[in-house]
Amino acid sequence: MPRRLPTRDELHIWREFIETTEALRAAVGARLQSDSGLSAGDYGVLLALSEAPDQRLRSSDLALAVGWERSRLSHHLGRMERRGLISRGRATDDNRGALITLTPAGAAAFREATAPHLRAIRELFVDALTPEQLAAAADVAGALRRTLTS
Amino acid sequence: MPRRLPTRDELHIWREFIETTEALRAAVGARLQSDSGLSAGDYGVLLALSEAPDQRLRSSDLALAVGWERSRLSHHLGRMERRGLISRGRATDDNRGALITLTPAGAAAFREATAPHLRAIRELFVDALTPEQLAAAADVAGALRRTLTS
DNA sequence: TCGTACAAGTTGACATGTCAATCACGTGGA
DNA sequence: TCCACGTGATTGACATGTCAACTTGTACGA
Repeated sequence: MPRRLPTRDELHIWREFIETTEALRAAVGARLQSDSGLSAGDYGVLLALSEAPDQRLRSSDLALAVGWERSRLSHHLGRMERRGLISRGRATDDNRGALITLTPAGAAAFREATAPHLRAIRELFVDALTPEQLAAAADVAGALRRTLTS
Repeated sequence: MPRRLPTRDELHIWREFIETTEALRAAVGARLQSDSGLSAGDYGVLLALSEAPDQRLRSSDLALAVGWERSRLSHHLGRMERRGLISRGRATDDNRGALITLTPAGAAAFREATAPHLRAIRELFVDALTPEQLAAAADVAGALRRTLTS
């Protein structure tokens, strides 16, 4: 039996939903960039390193933490290394491994970015929704996630 | 008075929400790409041109229709022109203007992409949600949109 | 008519992402 | 031992996005 196609209303909700979430991501990213000079990707990497013991991680563990493919991470680390936010070294136990270390400059950039970033998330996301809407957003995300990972 | 920062729970919802919507966009885009060889951007441009009278639009009207900056559109049109999906000409009334026209190949690619794309939207979005969740998604998107545009 | 300001598009430089190829190292069996 | 294979990571080629500079054409007041 052929599946029914989405109705006009369903398509309209799809477009509004996907475009709004994209605009939200862009808006939070733009605030982060102008407040701190960091991109959302930079922030995620710095956050993962900040929480790691000794503020250092194997490259593949870092990829796991931020949910990126290794190739993407490698390119991004190259850019962050050029800007002095992280440094790369060799793993002691496995010579293939790259140990990524948070530099003092990277730690400082992360420290200064955090509060404004959390404020932006509150203003543009949390405060934009009622408690019921926030719970609904979590519920919707959970349902979508389950379909995506099944 | 300083604003309160998001709670741990609120931050968790933020991450889950923003990452899931990103994964959803990526999944629908990947299906479109493998089904038809078109990117989401290509599809949006072809859709707007398909609905235009004579299947042609001024570049700035097209930018309005897809919601892109002119620069982004210009780069994208260059790639689509190389692939034969659209062609560029001069506007008759305003020599500054570029008239973007859907080629037969572009129209055919769009025609063949549509049904599988709508099916993907139904499977990964509409069918992933209960009717109540779908309504809640629209409600949440509306609330976020109002904050973003205010 | 001139000249200035504005509008439409394009372009170049660069950041970000994906995919496939490649390189370096570790492991396990012949 | 040694070599074929798997894993960790990097690289190159290219698609996609943003920003600022530039080109060309239009409009409008002095």
